[in-house]
Amino acid sequence: MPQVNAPRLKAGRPPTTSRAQILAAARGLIDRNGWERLTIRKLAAEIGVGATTLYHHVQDKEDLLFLLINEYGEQFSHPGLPEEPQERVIAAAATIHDALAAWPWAADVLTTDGFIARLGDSPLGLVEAVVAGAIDYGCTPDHAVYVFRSIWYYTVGEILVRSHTARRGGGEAATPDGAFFGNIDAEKLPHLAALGDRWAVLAPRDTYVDGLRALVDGLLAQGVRTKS
Amino acid sequence: MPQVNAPRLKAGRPPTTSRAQILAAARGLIDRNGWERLTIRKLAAEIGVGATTLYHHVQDKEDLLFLLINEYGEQFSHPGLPEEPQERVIAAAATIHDALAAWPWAADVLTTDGFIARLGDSPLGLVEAVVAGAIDYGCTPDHAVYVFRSIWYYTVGEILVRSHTARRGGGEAATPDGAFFGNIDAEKLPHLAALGDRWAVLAPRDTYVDGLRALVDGLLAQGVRTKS
DNA sequence: TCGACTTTTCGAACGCGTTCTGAAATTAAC
DNA sequence: GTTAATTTCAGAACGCGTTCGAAAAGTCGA
Repeated sequence: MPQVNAPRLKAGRPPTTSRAQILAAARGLIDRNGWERLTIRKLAAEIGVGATTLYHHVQDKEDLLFLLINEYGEQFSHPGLPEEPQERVIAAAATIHDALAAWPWAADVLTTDGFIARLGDSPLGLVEAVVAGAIDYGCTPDHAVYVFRSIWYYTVGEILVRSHTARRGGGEAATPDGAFFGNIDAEKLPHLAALGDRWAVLAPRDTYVDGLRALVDGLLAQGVRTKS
Repeated sequence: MPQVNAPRLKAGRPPTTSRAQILAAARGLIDRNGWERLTIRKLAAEIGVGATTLYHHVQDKEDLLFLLINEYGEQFSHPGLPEEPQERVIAAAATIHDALAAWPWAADVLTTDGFIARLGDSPLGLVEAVVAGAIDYGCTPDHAVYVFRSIWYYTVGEILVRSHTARRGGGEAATPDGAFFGNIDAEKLPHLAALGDRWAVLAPRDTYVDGLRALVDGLLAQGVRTKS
């Protein structure tokens, strides 16, 4: 049901496919087979059209995944964020993180050009919360944008690294000879050598919020110092 | 010249191709045509072997790019890092960042599983510097690993986002109607609306080191607080 | 009613990374 | 000297995202 209200005032062959239909079918395929197995060809076959037809309703596969994320982002309502500015920034950022981390296919789209600018109003509400929190704390608007960008870098990096690491089964060593680092020189790298396989134990821990707190602490402190 | 010293004590058809030769040819092709145009097939053609032959010397294309990065990483000598622990952490992280940012193809490999663990001794020296700086500052080894991981997330995120954004020409608007954000609701997003196109001016600024300082400040402060 | 014009659809094809299968070329064993 | 084992090489083929060009199916003005 694309535009039922519009009394069809445009010429051209009437479409048999709509963007909404494509997104719905994509959602279904992802739920059923997992997002790794979602291909343009299979999606088109699911709908019953030629593969190349999809390119009239969607720019490319990256665009398709972005639209899916945006759609999900419009759905969830923002939970009650804390009043205190610093805690509001942290809570909003953590919400963004958790949402993106829950959609594994986000990793392929997160770094696309203009990702933030293309978001819909509802997901932008969390961006607004971060910026507003920084300003309420005493930062200039310019600094607030910088605060958000820094948080965004940290968040994107965490999600991307973790999503690519999670593929492996469990905690087996990275190198076949049992050592986590491959026979490193203990003379030149004493601390890493001393850590040894402890790195492998620490690496999978979820420290996102802890690091986020540290980052926000430092960023907001910079903001009031260099206020002007 | 793979292993000239070894007196060939193994059976099998003698190789006509070596990993070193592949890497050298890849370097040449990248320097000549740019890394975006490097394909397995063209690389094999350049060497004069079948495309599938490369897969006996390299796991896959990602592995090839990683080996290239590692090779470059072995070359550069670490500059004299500051004595003061906190400044040493920042300088080492900034060195990692600048090196990776200088190799555009790094973006495709940065998040591969076990990236850090597979690095050679020379690039690991910078990881060691970060960890050592944190420990010298007063952190536990465990906390030092957490410090590095947080810095790594932030660094990877910055590089990935920027490398995907830099593609576009200059500062033109993200949406065709001139506005950076596409017709946002000024009622629900007052701060973003007030910022308007100023976001587009601020976004391309290089604030990596500033954000890094904020992050390291917060991380190290956490370390001495929760020491034990 | 008949051509322009416009929009959608789709088959063919390209180059890509990668896997499969078997042939080629060597050493080791009998 | 023949045969087996082992390692490397490469052609064929697969599925992928995507582009190109032409055919299909409508509206609109004459």
